[in-house]
Amino acid sequence: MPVASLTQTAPSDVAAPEFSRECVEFFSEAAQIFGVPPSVGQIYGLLYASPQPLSFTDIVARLGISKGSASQGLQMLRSLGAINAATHDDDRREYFEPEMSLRKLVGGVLNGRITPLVAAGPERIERLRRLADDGGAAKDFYLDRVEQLETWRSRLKLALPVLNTLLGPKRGR
Amino acid sequence: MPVASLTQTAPSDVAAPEFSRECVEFFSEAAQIFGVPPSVGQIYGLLYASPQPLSFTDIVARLGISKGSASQGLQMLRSLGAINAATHDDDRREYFEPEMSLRKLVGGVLNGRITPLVAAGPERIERLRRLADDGGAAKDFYLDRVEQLETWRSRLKLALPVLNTLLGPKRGR
DNA sequence: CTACCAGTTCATTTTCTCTTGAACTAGATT
DNA sequence: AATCTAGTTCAAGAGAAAATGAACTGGTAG
Repeated sequence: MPVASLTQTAPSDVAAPEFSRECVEFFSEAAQIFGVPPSVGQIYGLLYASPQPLSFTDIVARLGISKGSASQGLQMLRSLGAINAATHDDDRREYFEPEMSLRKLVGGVLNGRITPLVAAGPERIERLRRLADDGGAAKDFYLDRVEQLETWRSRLKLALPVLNTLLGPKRGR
Repeated sequence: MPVASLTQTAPSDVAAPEFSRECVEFFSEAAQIFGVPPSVGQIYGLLYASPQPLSFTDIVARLGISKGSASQGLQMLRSLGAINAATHDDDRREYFEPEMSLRKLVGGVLNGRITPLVAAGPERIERLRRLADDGGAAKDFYLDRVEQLETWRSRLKLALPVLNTLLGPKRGR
């Protein structure tokens, strides 16, 4: 009979819907900046603004998005390490909370974007080097350019872990 | 009379077209990863692979893209600080070279993306804090979340300049 | 003055990404 | 067995971003 399973908010809690909408909006935009679909940002924003963990169903109901979007959005958030799921025993649905570590959040996105670039590099750069090698008159020029790519790659590779600790709690001085 | 103004390549230079196509392809993909349109990456890639600076007309001809794309693409590259233009006197067209400093390249993109987020934050966070303040029962929770946003913001703000020097030549140890 | 060349602007079209909704799986509940 | 609830999958639709192409500006050469 518990028809409305949407988490009950205390009656005095007048600001909650406003606060929530504001967060949803904010993270929706922030997500886009990081190249993540807005609906994914919305979900994170909703979780961020919620004192209680929310279930799949809650999310669909509160954001008014389709089950499909919610499902895919949650998958992406999982794969980015941006949410934590816990399953209340005696209840079969999962409840989600936002990951609060900036390092994990940004790290998740960077891993999904920069890492492939840095990782896929070597074979590609090798290929370029081979092409440069029979570059005729401008051979030196081409080899320089390939060198430059190598340099960039290694600098990015170096920068990532530093960024990582830099975004971590406290220790970065 | 000079009908074919496309920069002449030495006859022995057999690998050049291959090398060029490879670079165009590579930077096209890299651009997408950074949220920049592929055509813009292509232009940069073409310049990157060219021993001589290229003109607007060269770019259109070699990439086979429309004048519109080329014009807009060059504007974006300019605004990102990703190219340098020089105007050979006695010739009214501009010739473009790729910017080779990783710091400037990445910096340009980051400034266009992260900076707005960090900059637009304060007003927004203030608004959220006000909402949190009349948050009823969960007021403490909401204020915590707002605090967290502040913390994130300041850490990002701190990280940007560090990243900047980190991508610069040598000095980053 | 006319024609041309280099480049810009912007409305239209194309392309791609995101979202939706319907069909489906699987574990409870009656 | 039949129905419900929770969630997934994926083809198709809607929307946003990018590319095109035609009309335009302004400078130069004949």
